Amino acid sequence: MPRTGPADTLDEAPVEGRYSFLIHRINAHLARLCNPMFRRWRVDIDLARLLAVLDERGAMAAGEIVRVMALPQSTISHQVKRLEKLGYVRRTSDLRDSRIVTVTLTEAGHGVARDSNRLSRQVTSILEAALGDMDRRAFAAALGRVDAGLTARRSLGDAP
Amino acid sequence: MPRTGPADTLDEAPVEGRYSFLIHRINAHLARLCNPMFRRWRVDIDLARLLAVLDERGAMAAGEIVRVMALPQSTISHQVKRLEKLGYVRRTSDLRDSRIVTVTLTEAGHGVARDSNRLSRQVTSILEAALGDMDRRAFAAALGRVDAGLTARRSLGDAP
DNA sequence: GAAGAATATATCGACTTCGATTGTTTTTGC
DNA sequence: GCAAAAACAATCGAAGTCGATATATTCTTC
Repeated sequence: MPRTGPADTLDEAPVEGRYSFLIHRINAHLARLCNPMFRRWRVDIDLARLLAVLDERGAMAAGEIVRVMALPQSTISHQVKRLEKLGYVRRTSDLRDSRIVTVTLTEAGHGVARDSNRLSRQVTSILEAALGDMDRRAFAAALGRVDAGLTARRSLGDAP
Repeated sequence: MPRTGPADTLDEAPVEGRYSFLIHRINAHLARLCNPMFRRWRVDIDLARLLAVLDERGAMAAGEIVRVMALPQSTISHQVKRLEKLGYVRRTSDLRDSRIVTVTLTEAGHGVARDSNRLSRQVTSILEAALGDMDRRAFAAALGRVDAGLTARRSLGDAP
C-alpha cells in the first residue's frame, strides 16, 4: 500500500487536533445526528436553530437574523422564504422602514421550535456527558470568546 | 414594532449561549473569513481541510476520509472528484481490495495544502488571542472529548 | 430638495450538498 | 464452493448554498 510519509513541515500541531478542525467535526456530527430527526418537520439543523432563535427573541428583522446566524445574507433570505413556504414564519415589511422585512413565528413555527428544541436537548446532554469534569461554564465561556473574536473580524487582514 | 415576548418555556439556557449554537457560529465565521482567501486556489474551507489532512497523513482510502471529515459519503466522493479535476489529488484503486479508492496528493495539491495551511494559521492565532488566559490545551482537550462523544454515536437514540 | 452614498433585501446562475440507490467486490456462514 | 450479507464507492435527482448583482428605500450633504 503506497502510504507516503507525513508532511515534512516541522513545527505545526496535527491538523486533526486543531481548534478549527475539531469545530468542523463537531458541527458535522451534530448535523449527522440531528438532521434525520428534524426531517419530520422538513427542516435541517440550521433551520431548526433559526426557529429556536426566533422562538426565543420574538420577531426579528431579516438583517438581524443574518448577524445572529452568521451566514451569508442570500442564504438567510432563502431560508426565511423556505420557512414561510412551510408555514412556520410570516414575513411583513416594517412600517417605519419599508426596506426591512420582519420575520415572525406562526403558531406552527412555534410548535416546531419547541419540539425540535426538545430533541436538541438530548444532544446537549451528550455534549455535557462528554465534557465530564471540566467546568462547563468555562467551556461555554471560551467558545463565546472565540466566537466574539471572530465576529469582530471583517476579513483576515484587518485590525485586531 | 411588533416584538412578541420571549419564549414562555421556563428552564432552558438562551439558544445563543449553547454549545451547539456557538459551534455553529464559530464554524460559519471561519468559512466567512477563510473562503475568500482560499478561492485563489479554487477551493473552500472544507477542501482546504481535506488537503491538509491528506498532506499530513499521506495517501488515504476514500472511506477513511469520510470518517475523518465526518461528512456524508456522497459528499466526500464529489469533493475528491473535484480535487482530482483541479489536479490536486490522484485516485487509484487498491490492489488488494479493488473496491477501495486510494487518494494521493499530487505535487500541486501538496503546494496548495501548504499555502492554505499557512493562511489557516492566521486564523488559529486569532482564536488563540481570543482564548486569552484560559488554558488552550484544556480547551482543545474539551473539544476533543466532545468530538469523541459525538463520533461514538450512530444515532440519537443509541447506547451511550 | 436633489444627487449621491449607504442600507436592506431579493434574485440570478453556477456550483455544492445530501439521501437514496446502484453496481461492484469482498466476506461470512453454511 | 456457493448463496447471502456486508462493505465500498459512484451516481442520480432534488434541493440548498453562495457570491454577485439588482432593486428599492432611507440617509446625508450641500
